[in-house]
Amino acid sequence: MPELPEVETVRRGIEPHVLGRRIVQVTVRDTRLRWPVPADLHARIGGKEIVGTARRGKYLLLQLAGGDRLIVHLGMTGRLFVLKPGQPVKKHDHVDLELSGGVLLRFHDPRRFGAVLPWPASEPTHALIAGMGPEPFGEDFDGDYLFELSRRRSAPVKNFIMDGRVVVGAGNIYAAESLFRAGIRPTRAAGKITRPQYRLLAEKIREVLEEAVQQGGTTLRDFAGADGAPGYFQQKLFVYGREGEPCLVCGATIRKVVLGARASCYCPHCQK
DNA sequence: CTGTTAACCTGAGTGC
DNA sequence: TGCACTCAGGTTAACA
Repeated sequence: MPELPEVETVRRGIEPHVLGRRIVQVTVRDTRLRWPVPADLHARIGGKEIVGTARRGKYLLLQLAGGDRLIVHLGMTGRLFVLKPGQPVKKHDHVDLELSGGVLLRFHDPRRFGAVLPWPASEPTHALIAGMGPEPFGEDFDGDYLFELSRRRSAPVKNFIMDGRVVVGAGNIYAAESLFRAGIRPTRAAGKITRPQYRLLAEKIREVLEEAVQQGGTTLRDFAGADGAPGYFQQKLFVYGREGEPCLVCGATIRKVVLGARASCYCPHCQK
């Protein structure tokens, strides 16, 4: 489900409800997520206060008093709900964090590609976070960085920018949309893209992600913020999911190719 | 090292 | 109504 803008929307949605609250009770109903949820999760984070929230790529971090953190990844279908305690448990409600002040933070994930993992204060880094590429909004991400890193790479540029070791946060939707805005075909070899093109692409990646955050993300099937409100960025999609439809800019028919086992739509006229 | 593929899982949609 | 099949916003392990 969620790429960077959706995760950021969730983070902003839950923050006011969790900040300063203590974790009173942790309930794990199903440990079988992307990685097993530790059965002793309550013993490890119970009683601690949530002092902050953060995001690294598509990982959501709950920062706890004493320096511990809880890593939450939404995978493809994960959601976080802010509820009142005692809400009926539905199918796929895998983890509950009952907080002080009458707040229930509930993790729900039908496909179970998501993750809920403690990150102890004693560990300076975490295997899932280490090795990640720069944040697209950070100073160490720009077109020159993409250009240098991509030399001699034959893989399609779309795969290149979706690689979390290159830059975090661009998934299938926003990779396709930023390539459209930059006028670059997703199939082009990453190593053949020029420096000026990468400068434009880096700009468009930031632009697309920023607009999507402002719109509250993209709601295609089941994404919603913690308050249940949908995102509105889908109204600004130029190519994603529009195979066979006319390009909104030139009218040419949008095409689809499969790259890295992911559907990739582009305009054959606007993107070269 | 780079690149490609299969795999993890459930549910929604489509076509017969 | 049911069945078989395809596809879906992510990530990584295994392999060439």
